[in-house]
Amino acid sequence: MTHSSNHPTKSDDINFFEMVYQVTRLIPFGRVTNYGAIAKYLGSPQSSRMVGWAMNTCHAQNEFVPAHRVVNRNGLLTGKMHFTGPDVMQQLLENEGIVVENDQIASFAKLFWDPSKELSPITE
DNA sequence: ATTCTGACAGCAA
DNA sequence: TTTGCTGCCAGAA
Repeated sequence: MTHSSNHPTKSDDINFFEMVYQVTRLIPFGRVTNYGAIAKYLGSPQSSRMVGWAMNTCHAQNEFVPAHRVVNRNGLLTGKMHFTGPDVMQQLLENEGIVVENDQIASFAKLFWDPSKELSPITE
């Protein structure tokens, strides 16, 4: 158990991705968070890239995952190219009253929603 | 099996 | 301020 996993079961992986989806679904309407914040909340502060991977396949989920509410640490819409269209992510955000300028969320600090502060310490 | 590439983030120059 | 390197680790080639 010293290595990343002696028996890397798929359930473990699915569990991590699943937890990412669950946290993402808890982001309030009109609010946003970033990849690192989700990773940190899940106990893997240096696995922000994995959160991105999870978002990459979130479309396969039965339950809707508001991936548009997840941006990078600077409030930049770094994942916009992975939506059905180049401006879909921005549209979805604007539909929630969020202002986007040059692929960046306006008043990001104010709209930022930190799961580590808003949620109880890992209740999955 | 091995290498490469990310929807990231932190830090050193 | 900007660029580059590194850690992270799951998939694709």
